[in-house]
Amino acid sequence: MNKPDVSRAQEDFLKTAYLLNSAGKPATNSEIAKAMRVSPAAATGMAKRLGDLGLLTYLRYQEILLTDKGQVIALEILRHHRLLELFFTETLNLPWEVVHQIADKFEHDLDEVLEDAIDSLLDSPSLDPHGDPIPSKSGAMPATSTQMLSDLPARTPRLVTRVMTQEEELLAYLGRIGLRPQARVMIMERKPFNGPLRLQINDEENLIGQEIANLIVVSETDAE
Amino acid sequence: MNKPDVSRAQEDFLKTAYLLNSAGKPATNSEIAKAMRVSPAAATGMAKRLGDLGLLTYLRYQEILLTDKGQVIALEILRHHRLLELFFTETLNLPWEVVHQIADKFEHDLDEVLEDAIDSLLDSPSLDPHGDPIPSKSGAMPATSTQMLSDLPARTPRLVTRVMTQEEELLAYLGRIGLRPQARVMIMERKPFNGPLRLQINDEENLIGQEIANLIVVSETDAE
DNA sequence: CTTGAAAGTTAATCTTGGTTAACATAGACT
DNA sequence: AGTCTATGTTAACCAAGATTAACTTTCAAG
Repeated sequence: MNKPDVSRAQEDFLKTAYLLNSAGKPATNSEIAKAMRVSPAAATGMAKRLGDLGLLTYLRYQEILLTDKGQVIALEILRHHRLLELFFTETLNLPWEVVHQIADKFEHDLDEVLEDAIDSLLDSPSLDPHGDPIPSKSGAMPATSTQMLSDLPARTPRLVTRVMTQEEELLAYLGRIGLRPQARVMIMERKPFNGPLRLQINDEENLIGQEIANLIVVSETDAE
Repeated sequence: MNKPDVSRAQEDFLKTAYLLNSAGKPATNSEIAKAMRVSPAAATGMAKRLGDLGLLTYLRYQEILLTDKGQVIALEILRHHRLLELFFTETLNLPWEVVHQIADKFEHDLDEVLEDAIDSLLDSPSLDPHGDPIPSKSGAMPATSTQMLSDLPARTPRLVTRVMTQEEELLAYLGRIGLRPQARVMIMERKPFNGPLRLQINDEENLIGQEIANLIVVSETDAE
């Protein structure tokens, strides 16, 4: 395999497009520009460059689609990112709300020797500290539950499997109330009109809003 | 303290100038260009930019001198570099010949949270895996021995304290023959005309050339 | 089927950090 | 002092990645 030799900005663009897709949104110019915090014009320019490199298909005014080659790179970066997040929480006990930003920088420089060493130290993990799946080295994405806490019927015990936000403040709060992967959760009561949920988290009760419940993924079957 | 906000290339330049100085060489344009693997013209351009930022004093045709502000940055990068080298050897058992290149990339992105976490995990270390001193957070450089193995009289037992090369092949070889920090060494015989040294390393005997002996720093007093 | 707002593109421009080629200077050697 | 060679500088250029401002396209809604 020849090394594609892609810049950081290019890697970030591919990663962003991939993440938008996997969140169910189309990878449009403006969404990418917003996510990358650059001007739409910059996103257009980058899309053209990456199109020329054969990493995505760019047609004016159309949704951006990663090619296979582009997706391979996106997955590699995502693997780096999530491996690093886990590595830093495991080895340094860093709280989960800080590792994301760190990994965003390091992910571009993780060479294969280091990647493999981390992978083997952590026993080829498939989930990062937020429960996000870590692509395998060959690019396979582990399956994850699609059951959102917000859609869960009351009185149904489940395990939290994933927390889909990277907002520092929010993650810190969720950590404080125990809402993190492996926590046992059960909705006790659901207030009408999309009101707050009375929630049992492990053995404590708490109240959370719909917004937050919509970020929490739970196991598809009962907690064992 | 306001964040100086220096680019990677700028950080690399400052680090390179600092390292040349601490190796006893003047930080000349060509030495820097050679060390950074860029053209002399690029080094001139960078020197001008850094001069404008007040990080070094640049006078045409003259040796480059770091200002205090420039030195602070160089030391910070060096601290990052050496902490990372140690961190990766300690946590991942990576061999000492691979961590240098990895640290060269990560050193620019090591933020304070991570730096402090690594520092405390490693118990505020003062030496990296090669025996190179790690500047303290305040910028103090630990004292090191200046006794080179090549200058050591025969039959004088010492400890290796530092190995001053980053060449991968050479480091791998030195590791194989046990010539690494903490090894006990004693010169058994010194062949005339700068010939090879017959050397006792821990309990094995070996032969090394002057070139290599000149890279090995040993303790200033006898091994305890 | 027109139209206007939202989304996307283009053009002109900037900075950074490189390159090569040509020129300038310092300093050592006769 | 004059001259040669190392070293250093300048000039012209380039590509990446960004910006803002102006223009174009799409598409939903009347």
